Amino acid sequence: MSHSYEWPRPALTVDCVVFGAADERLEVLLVQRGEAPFKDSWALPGGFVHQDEALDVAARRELVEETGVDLSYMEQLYTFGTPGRDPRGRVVTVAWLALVRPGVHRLEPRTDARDAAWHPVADLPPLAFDHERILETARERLRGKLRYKPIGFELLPEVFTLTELQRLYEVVLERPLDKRNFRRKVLATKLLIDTGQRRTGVAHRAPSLYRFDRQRHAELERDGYLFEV
Amino acid sequence: MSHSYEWPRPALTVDCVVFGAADERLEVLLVQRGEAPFKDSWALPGGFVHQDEALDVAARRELVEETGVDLSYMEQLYTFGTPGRDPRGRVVTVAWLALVRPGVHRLEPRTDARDAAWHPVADLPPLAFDHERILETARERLRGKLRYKPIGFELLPEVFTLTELQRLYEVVLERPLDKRNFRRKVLATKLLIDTGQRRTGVAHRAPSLYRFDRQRHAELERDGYLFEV
DNA sequence: CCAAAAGTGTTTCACTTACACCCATGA
DNA sequence: TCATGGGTGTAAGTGAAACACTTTTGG
Repeated sequence: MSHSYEWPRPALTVDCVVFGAADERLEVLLVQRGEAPFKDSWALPGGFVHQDEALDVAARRELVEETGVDLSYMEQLYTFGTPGRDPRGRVVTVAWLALVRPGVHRLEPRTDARDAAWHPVADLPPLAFDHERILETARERLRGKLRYKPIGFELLPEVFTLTELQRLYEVVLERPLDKRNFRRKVLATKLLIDTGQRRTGVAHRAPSLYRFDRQRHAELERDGYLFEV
Repeated sequence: MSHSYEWPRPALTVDCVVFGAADERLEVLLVQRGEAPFKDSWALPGGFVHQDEALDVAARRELVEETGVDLSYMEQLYTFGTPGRDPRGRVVTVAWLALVRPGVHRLEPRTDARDAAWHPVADLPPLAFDHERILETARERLRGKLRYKPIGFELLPEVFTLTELQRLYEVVLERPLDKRNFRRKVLATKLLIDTGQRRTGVAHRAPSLYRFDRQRHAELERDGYLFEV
């Protein structure tokens, strides 16, 4: 093994697929590249891993540097390393899937990314490198995970209505859900706390506001439960 | 981004968690290290990624070099990159989960691995590096995946009995399953072909031999079906 | 004829699905 | 008073789980 240290090494990067929900659509955070290759193209935020930096730390750092967003959830997605995926040479990237709550997005492009912006996933520009493939992998993971882990809440504000939650699920799963069945099932998990508050100022009956019960979720998680919507 | 090319790069390796089933136990393939660090310790087979080598190719190559096994299934598991996980310096490893059929194991240690051997996962020696953590991640993935994807077949010979399949599920899931319910459910998937043959020479009624229908599986896969046991 | 595993159906219960109307509020 | 979404229950069907005995074969 040790002789291998002298070989040329692949470069290592991280890339983040950051999803947000707004206007009843699923959006993804992209940066416009300021340098070649793919200058002016949109790309996933990301960059090189520092020498003694954990991979998740690198992902968070690049994200803050390029966009300034504050994440509510992050998990490792997949590592992409097909030779030729970067025209500059051999670059292996560890991709991450992240979620942010609405409103928190203060977009502040800072370093080499000229611009950062939210794009609806249903209507995207061409992306740099193999980022379209990475994004597609992330969409599949999100769809799958949403069905058996309660991560949908990480895309909503701290308090939300049941209808907002249902809309989110419909957007991600790309199919309509029955209102009564959805409410029954999601309330049956006992993962929602009724805040007792209602959202006023709407031109219809004021809906109840709920909060996700992180503590109960942590307890259930220990025993290995299933969520299922 | 481009300035990053001058920075010191983390080294990149692959490691394989190879599961096999034998004697109604789940086993994992380990190699005994011939060099420091962790000389004489058991470790997952793996090694450095070559400059223009795809990650899965690297994983397969290391596996053949160190053990000579022939895989029936392989998927990317997770990428581990915590600083300090390798005492020699910064090493990031892309871990793979692989399955092999019984009997195919011609173990032939060839390069720097002094010895390769199967170990029951229920009774393992201490492992080098963070390989215990990697192995635990692989066990969880295998358990989860077995329940909704038909990968159990990749741990059995080409033809097998329903009881053998059930025992395998019981070993991996670590719980007993009801015989009648199991048979009904697994046959309902239409993923098994009755070969018409029976296993003779056993001291009880000769059991039917089945074969996994890869073609039908591929068809169902396209529509996105679920397996569930 | 004995031991050992193969093979086979039915009932019960829980959960999922489909479905339609009245209520509260602001404009 | 109208438009808009909030909120609620029941019946039918499907799928999961529990459960025991007969059959075949080799020794």
